[in-house]
Amino acid sequence: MVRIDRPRGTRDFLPDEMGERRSIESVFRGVVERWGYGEVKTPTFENLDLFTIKSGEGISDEIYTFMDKGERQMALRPELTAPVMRLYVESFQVSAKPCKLFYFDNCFRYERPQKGRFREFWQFGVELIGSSQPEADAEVITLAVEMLSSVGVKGELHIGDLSIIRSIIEELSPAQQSRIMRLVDKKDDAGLEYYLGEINAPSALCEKLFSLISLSGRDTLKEALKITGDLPEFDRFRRTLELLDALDVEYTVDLGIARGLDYYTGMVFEIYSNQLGAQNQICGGGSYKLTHLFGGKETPSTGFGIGFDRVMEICKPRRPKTPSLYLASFDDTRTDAMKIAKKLRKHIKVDMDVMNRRFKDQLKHANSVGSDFVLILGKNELESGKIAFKNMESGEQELLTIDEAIERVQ
RNA sequence: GCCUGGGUAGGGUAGCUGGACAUCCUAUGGGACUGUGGAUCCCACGACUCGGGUUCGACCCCCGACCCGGGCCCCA
Repeated sequence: MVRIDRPRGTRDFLPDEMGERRSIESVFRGVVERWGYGEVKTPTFENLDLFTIKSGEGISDEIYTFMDKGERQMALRPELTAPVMRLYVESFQVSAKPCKLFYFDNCFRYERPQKGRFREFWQFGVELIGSSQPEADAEVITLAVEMLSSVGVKGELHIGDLSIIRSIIEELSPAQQSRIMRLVDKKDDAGLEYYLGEINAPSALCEKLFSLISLSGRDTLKEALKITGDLPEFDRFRRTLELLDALDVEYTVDLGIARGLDYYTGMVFEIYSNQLGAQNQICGGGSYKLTHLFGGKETPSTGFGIGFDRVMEICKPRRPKTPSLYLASFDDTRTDAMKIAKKLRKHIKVDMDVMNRRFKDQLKHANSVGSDFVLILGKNELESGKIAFKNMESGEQELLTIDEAIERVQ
């Protein structure tokens, strides 16, 4: 016999865990729906080009790809922003703006599995499409924070704006810019200095760059303004922060955030949890422009993705326990018991024996699966048109009609 | 891709500087017990991750693969 295991980096979810996941999911759904977002679903696989066109080098190596029978290069989606933007271009370009969408689906990346990192993982995210206003950025960030706090997760929010650092390195090639952003993101100052020397970057640029990334604290923006001179991006960023202040959202300004995907253009943010190991980022997002790459008009958008599995690691969902009922019967009442169970199940959760167990063993089983109540249907009960209702905790038992029994557990 | 620790029934474990049938607990199914559960006892079930090598003989030693955990890189 050949034993077949789960593919590496994937998981099975058992009923208890699924219950917890569903309960968190429904809290998230409740929040985004109240904020006016509508759900979309995109295919599990797409044309590979959708992801390679602009997501950057990093993600290309970790995509699951395959050739279909028509010799097309396909890919299991590694993220959902690009697919949702593709969907937007196909279906929502002429709809009223802004277009507010959310999704909850699995993504795939070929990476080394670790705590909080899997090859199949779930993302819950939103995209607010069509607005370039700071109000849009502020709404999206606030929503992310709100979602996490709605399930009891405390995170540390870091916000940056790529256009500020970009403005001083824009004279360099895109590849050089990208490399620099990565070093900045890693906070690898030595590596950054070495690289800047290697490409012969002007010393004025280096000086500005290093003073920018060393900024922190409340006056970060004011100081940055002195270094870069006036930029239109500053106003938008400043207004975003003002709004967050007004909404009581706590944050840290961090101009060094770069993000792993290359399509972000302006505001970027990340939320970390200190309750995880190395994989401590539970949410990431920002503003970007992607639609023109998929044949649409250039459309400013802002969105984020929450690492659902990482949230599950942190929060301990408590599920409301519904009372469970077990219907016990005898050989001569089995048929009637099944009929009654079918009727009861229109209203409440009922379990019953399907192993042809003896009466005593049925009670034993009801006990071991933690039933709260047992309904007993024997010849006596059947003749009286009632059913015995036994409380498994107290051991007390009484004779009730079916309707009374339903009422008792609801 | 790199570094590091680890894999014995469904879960938890003992054993191994090489020696006969691999220990115990728990879970599950059945019985003691054909209308009343939780206890007890009995029975059944069920494992050395896989493949090579060394050896008269490998769960144990060596090599490789696979998988899991932790870290790096990257990211959610």
